[in-house]
Amino acid sequence: MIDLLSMKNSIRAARESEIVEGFYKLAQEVGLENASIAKIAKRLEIPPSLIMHYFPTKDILIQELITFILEHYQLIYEPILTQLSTSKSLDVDNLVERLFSREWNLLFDDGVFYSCYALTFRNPTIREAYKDLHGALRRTLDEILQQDPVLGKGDTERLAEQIFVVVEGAYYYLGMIDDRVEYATKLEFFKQQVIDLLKVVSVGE
Amino acid sequence: MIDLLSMKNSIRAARESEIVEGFYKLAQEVGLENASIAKIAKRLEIPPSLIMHYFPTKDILIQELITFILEHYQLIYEPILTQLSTSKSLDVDNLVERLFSREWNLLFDDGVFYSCYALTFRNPTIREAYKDLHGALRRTLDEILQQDPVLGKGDTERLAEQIFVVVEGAYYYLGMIDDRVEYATKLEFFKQQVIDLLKVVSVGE
DNA sequence: TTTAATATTGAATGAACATTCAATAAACAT
DNA sequence: ATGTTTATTGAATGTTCATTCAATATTAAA
Repeated sequence: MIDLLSMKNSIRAARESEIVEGFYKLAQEVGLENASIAKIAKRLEIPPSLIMHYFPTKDILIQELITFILEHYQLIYEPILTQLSTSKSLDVDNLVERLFSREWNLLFDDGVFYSCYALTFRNPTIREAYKDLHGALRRTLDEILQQDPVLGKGDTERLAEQIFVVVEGAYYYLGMIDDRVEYATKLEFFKQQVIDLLKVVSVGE
Repeated sequence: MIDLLSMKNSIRAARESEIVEGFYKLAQEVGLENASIAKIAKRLEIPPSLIMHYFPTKDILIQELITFILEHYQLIYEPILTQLSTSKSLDVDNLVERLFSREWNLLFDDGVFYSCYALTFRNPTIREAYKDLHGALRRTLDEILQQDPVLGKGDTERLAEQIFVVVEGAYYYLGMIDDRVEYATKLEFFKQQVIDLLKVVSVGE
């Protein structure tokens, strides 16, 4: 009665997480389109029927994968953004550095991410999930920009959007670069592009 | 002997095009991951084995689909860019208008495009095809910018890259917007963002 | 300790999958 | 007209797919 998260529930929660994570890792290796329930089961050394026990259909499992991925995505930005929102003054270079820190996040797979993004064009539920996430991130950045005495007077909502457009567009291009040196150079270019966005507004004031 | 593109070849070419286009349209409707050879065959009212006759494996067919898609992608930009490259002076507003004309191209499906982009992360051949295309487009825009007396003095290669980053990032965000009015408003914002990029450089000179 | 609920197993299902093959039809070259 | 190449057909292959089901094991509640 007291323990709502009883052992019974923790077994369920643990298995569900294990399955979704196994699904994600498998999708990383073979692609989302080739990640089957049988393959997940083999990887986790459980029968496929156990997966169906927790996720009655594959659609539901994919839905949970999307949630998992968007949580990861948020995990990259959220601490960066919330940390910045607590500091007194806005350090532009620091902000930009952190916005592009996705580079170092090995837990994030671009192939799986774009495969899931493609699903938004035919699945309304997934579409809403993606929209919600990006809306939330943009709002957080907006709040940070508002704290700056100069930037705060301008259209921070729009500026936040402009920044994320560059960040997303940058990662689209960076995804195609194999050479490490070229990658680093381009990354610096794109960081500067965001800095320019912030400075133009400052100069304009 | 004279006619290298004889009837024999035109039958083959016609069928191959028909199959790849059928594949593309099917992928638009059901998603790339659900587009099977049997479904393409049904749609074209031919036996599946005829598809295998022209495309021995599905991998080859997907490869041809990528080529088809990238040709479409190029079709959006190329006429815009080449037309601009022949005009004497650079009309900034016109350039930007044309860079964002993807909005009106009903032949282009974002869902399929991003699904294919996701394949670049595990397929080196597809990766190269995507890289080549974006490289070519960037070079063309670079040449256009070089013609401008003011912009031509600056780093046009880098500017071209910055512009495409905004364009790609913009379409990423626009892909999630359902409301037509909001879409139009955001589109104008992103166009302005590119115009700002061009003006900053001009001012800086 | 008995009962009820949940977790796990393994076998089986039919549908869809890419692919193969032999046979026929059409187009082409001579 | 004849022979050769190519286009097309339809049936069949074995594999993988998501999903179902009944049986068993484990855990929680009484």
